[in-house]
Amino acid sequence: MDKLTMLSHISLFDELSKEELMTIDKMSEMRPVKKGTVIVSPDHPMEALFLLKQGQVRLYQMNEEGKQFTMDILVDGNIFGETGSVTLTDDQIYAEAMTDTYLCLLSHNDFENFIEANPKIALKLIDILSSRLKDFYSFSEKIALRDVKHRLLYLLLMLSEKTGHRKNNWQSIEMKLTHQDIAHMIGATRETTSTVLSQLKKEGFLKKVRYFSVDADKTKEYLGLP
DNA sequence: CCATTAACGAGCT
DNA sequence: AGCTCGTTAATGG
Repeated sequence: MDKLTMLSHISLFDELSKEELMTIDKMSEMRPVKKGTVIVSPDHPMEALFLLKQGQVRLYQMNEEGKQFTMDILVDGNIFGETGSVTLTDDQIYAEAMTDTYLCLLSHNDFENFIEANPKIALKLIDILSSRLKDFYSFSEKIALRDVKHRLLYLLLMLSEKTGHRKNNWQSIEMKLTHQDIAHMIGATRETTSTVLSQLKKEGFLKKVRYFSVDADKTKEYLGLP
C-alpha cells in the first residue's frame, strides 16, 4: 500500500500475528496524548517502547539555534522509542504529536520479556532495523543535504503517503498546515517556503484542493525515488 | 541557493 | 488594536 518505507517507519502490526499483538496489547498501558505535546525529547528520554494506536507523530531533530528538521511522520501502527538494547529512534530526537493521539506504552522490561518469550520477534526487529538503515542511507543521500525544493517535495510526498489517499497521480494530504509549520519541518524560513510552494504549483508538482495534493509520480521521479 | 529584512494586505482574536 | 499568515522584493553571504 504505502511504498515509501522510511527510517523509523516500523509497522510491527503488519508483521506480528494476532496472538502476538494481543500479548503486547495486554502488557501495554494506553495513554491519550493531546495535539502538540512533545512526547520524547533529548531532555526527557523515555526508556520505553511506544505503539502508536491512533494519530500522527512527527519525529524531528533540532540544532542549537532551534531549527528543526523532520525525519519521519509516524501513523497508526508504527512503533518508536528506546529500550536500552534496542534503539528505535535516535537519542537526539524529538517526538511530537501532530494530532490528538493514542499511545500504548511498553516498558523496557516487558519488551525484553516479550522478546525472550518470542524469539521470532527479535528476527523481525533485525529486519526492521536493517531496512530502516537502508532507508536512512537513501534518505540522506537523496534528500537531507539538498535544497529546499527537494526537502519540501520530500516532506509533502511523505505526508501524503502517511495521511492521504491517491486518485490517479494525485495524492492528497489530509492535514491542516500553515506555511510556517511546513517551514519548521524542513528547516527553512516561512518566506522561502512560500516562494517554493508557489513555484511547485506552477510546475505542476502540487495543487491545492482542500489542503494539498502532490503529483506522486512526478515527485518521485524528480527526487529519484522508486 | 537561500536567509534576512522589510513591507503590505488579509484575516483572525 | 495587535498578531498570524501569505506574498513579494531587495540585499548579501
